[in-house]
Amino acid sequence: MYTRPRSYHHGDLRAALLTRAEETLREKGPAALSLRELARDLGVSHAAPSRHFKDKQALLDALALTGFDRLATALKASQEGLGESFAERLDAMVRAYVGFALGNAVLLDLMYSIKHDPEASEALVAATERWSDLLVELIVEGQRRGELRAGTTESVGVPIFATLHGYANLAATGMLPPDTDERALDDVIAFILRGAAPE
Amino acid sequence: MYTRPRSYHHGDLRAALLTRAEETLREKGPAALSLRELARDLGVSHAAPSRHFKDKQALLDALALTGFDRLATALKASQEGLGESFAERLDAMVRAYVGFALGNAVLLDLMYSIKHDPEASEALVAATERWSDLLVELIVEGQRRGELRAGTTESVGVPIFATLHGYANLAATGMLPPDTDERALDDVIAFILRGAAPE
DNA sequence: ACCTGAACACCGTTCAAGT
DNA sequence: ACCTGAACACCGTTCAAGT
Repeated sequence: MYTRPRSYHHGDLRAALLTRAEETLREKGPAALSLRELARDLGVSHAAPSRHFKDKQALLDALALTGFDRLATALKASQEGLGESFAERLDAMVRAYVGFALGNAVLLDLMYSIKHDPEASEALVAATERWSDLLVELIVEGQRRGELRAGTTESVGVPIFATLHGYANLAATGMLPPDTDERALDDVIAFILRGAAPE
Repeated sequence: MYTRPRSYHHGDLRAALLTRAEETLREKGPAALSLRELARDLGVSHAAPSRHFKDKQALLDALALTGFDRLATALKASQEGLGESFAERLDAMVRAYVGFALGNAVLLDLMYSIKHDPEASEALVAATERWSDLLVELIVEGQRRGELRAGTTESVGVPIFATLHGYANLAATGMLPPDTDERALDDVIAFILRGAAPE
């Protein structure tokens, strides 16, 4: 029978801290995340984490960073093996984003609330851009194909992103009417293209 | 020269705690909010707040509640003295919501993140419904006037609310491109009605 | 390099006791 | 009723010291 060695974290305490921190976040919420408890869980002294993260905020930043990376990966994956139809690609991207939000509600909250902080790290800004580029590509391509109206990428993209993000956020925080189901997501996707006016 | 009496909080410590807590939230962020510091600022013992809020979460809940109340008031005010045009009313409501979000970014975050907690108080749920009713009214009226497409209130309202909330949230957390200005809000409002498809 | 153990200045919460 | 003061079990952070 294999027993994971007591020295599990040797050379990898940093990664172990991040993994455990995310579990705690998911299971017990952000308020319950304590460096000391993390250290206890991993069997190291309470001062050990400071070797890898200068303070608690640094750990949270790193956690947000992994979140943005995984979000980018998920969004990219959603576009693979698809036809060129913009409607189809948008549908896949929206579902991927909402899926990530539902599966990582607290982490997503953390990812976005970190920006409240004026001194967000460069790495974090870069990670944000990496995935928002995916949305930009989608929009430019949609315009090229004539499936999206003309206009600057920003003027077309910001409303789409707002809708996407808003729905994901509402769903993840449980603010939608309780009987909201799959159909609501279909409504949102259709809305992005044709709006709420009649016809 | 008037000197505020030392006994400022007598009979009103509860309100004083909420007021001061919101100031702290606004000025120093949610992480810096401590019951003990609040008590110090108001010149009472650190145990005094527990007379009015059973724990820290209760104070945060109460704070969120005042937030929802003020949001409802602001949204209601935005509809006063307007014509019957749905487009006009929507415009005013969106601007009011976004204005509130920008002016109360951290509080809004608090208001929505509290719902993560499964045991949100009845009062909080009621406050949420009070303002979301305003949006429902607007939508029903828009449909009656033929300015909004047919469909259940939910299927039409959820996408609109998602867009509204998403834009406000992005703007408040500084996630929009730095050069985003007033025009972006106009784009969002136009988008709600006509979508992103051509024509 | 990486970690420990003790120390410091903070927390939130509880509870007897005061007025 | 409302508040105090002490106590308890936690924090995050720092720093000399160990291997």
